[in-house]
Amino acid sequence: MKKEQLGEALRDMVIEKLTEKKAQTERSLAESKKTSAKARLKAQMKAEAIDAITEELSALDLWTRVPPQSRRPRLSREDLAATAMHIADTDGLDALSMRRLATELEVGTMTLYHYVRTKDELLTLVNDAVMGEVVVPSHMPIPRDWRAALTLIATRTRAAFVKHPWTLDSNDDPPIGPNSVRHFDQSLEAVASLDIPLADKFDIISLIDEYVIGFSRSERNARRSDAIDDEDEMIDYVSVLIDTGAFPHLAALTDEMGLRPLWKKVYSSLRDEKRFARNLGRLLDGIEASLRAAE
Amino acid sequence: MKKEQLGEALRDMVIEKLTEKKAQTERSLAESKKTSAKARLKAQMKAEAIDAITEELSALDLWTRVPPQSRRPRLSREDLAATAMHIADTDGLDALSMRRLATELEVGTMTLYHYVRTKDELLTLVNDAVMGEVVVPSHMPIPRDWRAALTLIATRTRAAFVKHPWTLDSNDDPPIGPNSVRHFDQSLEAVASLDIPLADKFDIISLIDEYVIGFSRSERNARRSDAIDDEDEMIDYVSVLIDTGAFPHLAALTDEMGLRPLWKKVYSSLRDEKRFARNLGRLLDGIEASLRAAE
DNA sequence: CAAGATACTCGTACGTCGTACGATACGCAA
DNA sequence: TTGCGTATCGTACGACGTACGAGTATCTTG
Repeated sequence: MKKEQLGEALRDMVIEKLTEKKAQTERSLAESKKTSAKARLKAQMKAEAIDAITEELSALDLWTRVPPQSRRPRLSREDLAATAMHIADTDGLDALSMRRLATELEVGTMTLYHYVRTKDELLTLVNDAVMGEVVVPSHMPIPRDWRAALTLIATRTRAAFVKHPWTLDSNDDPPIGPNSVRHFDQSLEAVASLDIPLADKFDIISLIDEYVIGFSRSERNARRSDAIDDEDEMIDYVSVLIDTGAFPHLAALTDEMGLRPLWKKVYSSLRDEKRFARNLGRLLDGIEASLRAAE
Repeated sequence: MKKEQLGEALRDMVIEKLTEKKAQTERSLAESKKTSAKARLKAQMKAEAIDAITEELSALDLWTRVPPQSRRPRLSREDLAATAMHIADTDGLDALSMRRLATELEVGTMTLYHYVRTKDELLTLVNDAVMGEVVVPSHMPIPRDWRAALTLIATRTRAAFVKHPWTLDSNDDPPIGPNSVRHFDQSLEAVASLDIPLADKFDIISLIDEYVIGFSRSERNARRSDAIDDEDEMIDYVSVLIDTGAFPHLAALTDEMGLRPLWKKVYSSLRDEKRFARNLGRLLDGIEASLRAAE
């Protein structure tokens, strides 16, 4: 079963279930007409509540809503996501506007709003596409050993962030797309061999994700300041700061080796390629120790 | 010496240094007029380059530029930062527009641009104000024990993120403000008792910061989806996903206990108040073990 | 005390953004 | 062929950041 087919199948099932739910709600509304005004009011309020909920940018909606059908649409959501990703990759997240995306797709701006309700939805789509790169492909088995498995997943996650640094700027975690569910499932698989309470597994899984995101964010910032910042001015400024005497430990270091070498050292130690693996290892060590202690 | 006085002193020293630098450049330019056209061109190019550098949103500039003086200004940068922070705290980062801030300060919108060159600078100011809450106050001694010290700092950092969650949305780490330098200095103090290479200290300090940020981000998202998300629809959707059979480990769990309890469990384990300390402890354990191994 | 310099204030306007609305063009079912 | 639902998209609105330059208050100097 190919990925796209899976997607279609998902959609069909979701649609079916939703239709059922809707019908049920309507039925209950129709029924209430026969009964008391009070009951009808109640049912109506319920219906309204459901409407309100649905109208909110309910995370579900984007995924379950039927994508444009019947008269064959020019585009697909995948097209939007792919092109949007390309724009963000090349020109940054700021460059990703609806107009720009539309131009790139050779389409009117408002056409996009047939595939997506808001720009936020577009971003959710794009984020899920990035998560698709995190998901371990089926031809690559997830190791049985939990450390190896978590390392594999963490490494892939970091790689995705390196490739698409802007992902760290668009902060809308909550909406759960198919690929993030897949990621969660694979994380569960990674710790499957551990004989610990479920809550502890969630704890550990989240911990790894959190570490990777924190690291990636810092890595991105380091890269960024590497490229942009004007080191000289920065150093001048910090040196003045230090001269005020309010930073004793920094002062001690600069006395010893000078500010510029110190500066270089900070950045080079941050840019050390082994840092990610080393600290992931430390984290895993800490987890392992706590597991052993719990036995 | 009070904080404000310190700020003033800083400024004065910076101004002095800058003035000196400027004079130097101008002197060299004036001198070049006496010499060959070639030399003059060179000096001019250099001056232009300096200008260009200065004009870029050089991180330094915001901090060293003389804040409005002489005819006593109505506002101070601190006012801007404080009010901006209040807006972001109450109505979110999106609500923080220059117009809104100006209205809140009962001032014309463009007046703000006398205190700050761009909105980005305002955000840098605000971020540094938040960092001010992270900085350990002088009446609270930093423990000698490195674990206790790092725990103290990490806890304060997290608290700041809890109090100002929007900080995690405004991503402009590079600009180094006074308070982030102070934070760095205090982090150095925290690991001062460790007898390890400097690069390793930087590594560890950054690692803690990264963990805290990653954790805080996840915590913020959990809170957010707690308040906003429509759990029912989400559960319906995920349940349909699971029914496709593409998520074996999730499926196993839902078979066992049902999706809704599972869902609750995931979130409650994420919301466990002890999570932060526990995982920080694990991380520190891992670090400690690696230090012992290096001996 | 007059007057010019200076630094602060801010109204107006431009270009960009997301997107609401409604008109139009297309293509399948009848 | 007709008609109707779907897809396309031009226009326009309000909010944003901010460039420009005119106005205004205060301090300095003569």
